[in-house]
Amino acid sequence: MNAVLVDTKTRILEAAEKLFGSKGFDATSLRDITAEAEVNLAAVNYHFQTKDSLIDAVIARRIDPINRRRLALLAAAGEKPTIEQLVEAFVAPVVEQDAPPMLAMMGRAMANPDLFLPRIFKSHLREVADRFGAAFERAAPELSAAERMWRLMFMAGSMAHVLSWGHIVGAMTDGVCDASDRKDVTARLVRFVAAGFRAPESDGAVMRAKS
Amino acid sequence: MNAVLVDTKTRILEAAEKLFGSKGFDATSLRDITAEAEVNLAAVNYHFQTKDSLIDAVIARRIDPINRRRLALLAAAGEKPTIEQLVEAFVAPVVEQDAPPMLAMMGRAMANPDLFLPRIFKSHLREVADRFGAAFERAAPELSAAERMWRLMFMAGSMAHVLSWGHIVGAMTDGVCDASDRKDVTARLVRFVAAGFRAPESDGAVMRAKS
DNA sequence: GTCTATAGGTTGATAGAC
DNA sequence: GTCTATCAACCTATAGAC
Repeated sequence: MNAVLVDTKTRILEAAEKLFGSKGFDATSLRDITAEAEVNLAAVNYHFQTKDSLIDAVIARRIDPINRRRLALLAAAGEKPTIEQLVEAFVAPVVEQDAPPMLAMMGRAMANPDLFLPRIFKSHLREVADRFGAAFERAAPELSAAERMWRLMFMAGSMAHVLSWGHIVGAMTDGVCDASDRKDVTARLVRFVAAGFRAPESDGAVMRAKS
Repeated sequence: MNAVLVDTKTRILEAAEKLFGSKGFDATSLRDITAEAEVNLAAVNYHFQTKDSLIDAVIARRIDPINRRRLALLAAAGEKPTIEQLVEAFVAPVVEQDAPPMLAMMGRAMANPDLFLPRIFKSHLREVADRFGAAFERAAPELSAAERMWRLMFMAGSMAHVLSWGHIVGAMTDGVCDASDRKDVTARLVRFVAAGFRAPESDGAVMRAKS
């Protein structure tokens, strides 16, 4: 007694999100979505015109609040945030989202550069990338720009993999890993990534003094 | 004066690998593949029966040599390998493969658990997972089993993201990151992941003595 | 806003000649 | 082994009644 009360447009968004996450964007047909949402096929085109703009709408609905929360956490961390605070501000708003189907969908989106770069990054992630890029530069000024960029990619990759595999990691590890406690997952991710960021850049070299 | 000399079956495998990497498994039709390979459509079904078993063949062709090399590097690292040696033995055979189209395809495969777990992990990765799992346990015995598993996932995720984004990271970062020097990418990945593995498990706790 | 009906194209797979 | 021709199923998108 819940899904029947929300309007058609939202039902489509929720069904699409769930199926995009579990089957992928290309493998999910509009008919799959309308069947899951118990809605007429033509309603999709009425509300969203095309499948591509439905994909955009499904993603935008989630990523905008996430990015607002990221920037809020970044601001709350003050003038000189630690690397742990920066990683957590970036990761927690995604990993701790209380919408499991959304996690798998975001994982798929991040693994698809041809979708992600033009349709998500350029329109929804510019400000977050700039602000966090600058913050990481202040927090780890001893790193070269290239190394810092690569480490941001590694961070994004660790997070994306958790999103893609979260729903299945429990079964795969016979229960050793449990992704349902999302605060716990965030804490593990933050520990790992922050330590990676603190690694000296050159194998033999000694780290330069930090400010 | 190369592709025309190899046989039809190999031409199909190479075209499929390239397109699976650039467009994804679902978005690539058999007709896309036969056009790229300059081969007749019916040849695909003659040599591979179905699209699904073509996918399996494309993946198996690459992953088996990779896994042999992983196990060889693991053996070459001796009785007490460092964490750096373990990470490199796992990562280098993939990242340093001299077959760019294969990298993007593997990145996509790793981001698709429903394809990867039953059709790749269970049939091609069991031995590698067991051997590396045991080696990491000996190299980082102070970690709980759960934390060690999570960190292996983070490692896999960092690597997968490099595979998916490698072909585009140069353009995205205005040339700051260059994925074409694959030894360099491996070195950065090893530094980052090994440092993450060495992080103490509990934020406040002191690390226990290592053997 | 929601429906039926359907257009117009693409898909994976096969049958059968050569 | 390779080809042409074709099938049945599926797809996205739209037109038009209600």
